[in-house]
Amino acid sequence: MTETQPARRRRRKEARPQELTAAALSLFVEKGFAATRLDDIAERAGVSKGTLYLYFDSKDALFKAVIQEGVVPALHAGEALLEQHDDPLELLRAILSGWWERIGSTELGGIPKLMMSEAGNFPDVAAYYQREVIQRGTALLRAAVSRGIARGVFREVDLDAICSVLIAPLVYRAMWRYSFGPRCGQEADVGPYLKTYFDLILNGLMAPVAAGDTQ
Amino acid sequence: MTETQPARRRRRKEARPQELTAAALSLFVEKGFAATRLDDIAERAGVSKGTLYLYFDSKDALFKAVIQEGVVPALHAGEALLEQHDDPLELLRAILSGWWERIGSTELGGIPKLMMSEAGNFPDVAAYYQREVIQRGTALLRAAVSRGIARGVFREVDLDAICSVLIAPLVYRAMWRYSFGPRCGQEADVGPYLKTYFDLILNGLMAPVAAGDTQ
DNA sequence: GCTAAATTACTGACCAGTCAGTTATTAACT
DNA sequence: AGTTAATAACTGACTGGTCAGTAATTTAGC
Repeated sequence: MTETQPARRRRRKEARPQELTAAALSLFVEKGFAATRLDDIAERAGVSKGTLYLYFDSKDALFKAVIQEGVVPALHAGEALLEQHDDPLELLRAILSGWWERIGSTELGGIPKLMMSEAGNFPDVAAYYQREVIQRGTALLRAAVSRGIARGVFREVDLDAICSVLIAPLVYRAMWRYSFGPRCGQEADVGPYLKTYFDLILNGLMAPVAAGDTQ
Repeated sequence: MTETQPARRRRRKEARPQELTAAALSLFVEKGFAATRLDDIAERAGVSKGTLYLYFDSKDALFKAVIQEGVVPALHAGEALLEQHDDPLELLRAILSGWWERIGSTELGGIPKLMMSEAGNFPDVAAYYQREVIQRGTALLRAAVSRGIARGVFREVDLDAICSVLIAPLVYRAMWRYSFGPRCGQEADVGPYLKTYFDLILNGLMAPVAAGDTQ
């Protein structure tokens, strides 16, 4: 009876699009775009296929919506970190562990896998993703590393290359969850992975400590 | 006229299966398994669709053949390195750069992307891949790192975790070639990436040099 | 009862898989 | 060598099922 509570099943929402894209995302990630049937998406969202077409013009349009909706709100939090941290080491840690907490470890972690699988079939969405996600994310990382080098905390490294290298193990792990992950039944032990990852990259980035340096 | 030369176009091979799996691999990687039509594979291989069924029972069987054929000969070279190098640092470099040269930078580099995309849809092939590729590859890496730790060259790290972390940037880069890579038109500049990668991980792994050590 | 939301039934294109027929290659016989 | 018979390699039109997208119909809210 209330307007906020999803009473029975029907005639209810304008939060409906989000339910549909959420259902679509999980199925696209699980089975791939082409192998996912619209009937399955509708069923998972608790509606019929026809309802999908009240909100999205086509399967392709649904794909675009899935990517855009999942991605748009994700970068702002990261970009805000630039002002919140001064120390480059803390900043880098905050960016990377923030990515894992907000994306990698959530349902959104499937988006990189999906986008990578389908980039060839959706050139325009791929262009959008590269512009709005990859480039902005890279710029963020680059700012952190660059600041660290400028202050002598990090060694001199190729900025473009290091950004890809740094994010790769996190994205790789997120993709893993949706491919081989279910096979292994091991999900709880991300801890050691992240610990080892940070241990490796931070040790790898740190400038050698000069004997008797100021701090 | 000659029997060794592929004269015109037809009626030729028992190297045919390899031509078909090669065509299938490139299309599967490019468009995904479900979105690839058997007619396209046949066309790329220069035969008709019917011919496919002379060599493979089904589209699924072709998929399995693509994975197995691409993967089987790949591990032996790596495993041979264990005896060829004694120094752990050299060994690790040889394994990782060997992976890039023999797999990552070749057509075979698409297999990880393909396998990751389709693992959910082909549980048996995924199991095979995990057993014959991932586990064997991991064991190889683990042996190298473990040797390095035992000799005090590398720091103490979680062995399982470090193997995934180490290979991730290479696999990630290989996948990139088949997804966003074509968008950027930049293929020649793998050099800086690899250089930065090795710089980071080797510095990250090295045990701190004690003052006045034997070397 | 009128409008909006949703469902159900339907259509047409697409594609994996089949098979009867065609063409190349080899073998046999003279 | 030349002719023919037998086999192997291949082709492409066809079919049956699946699924994106649409239209007709029902249900809910005012």
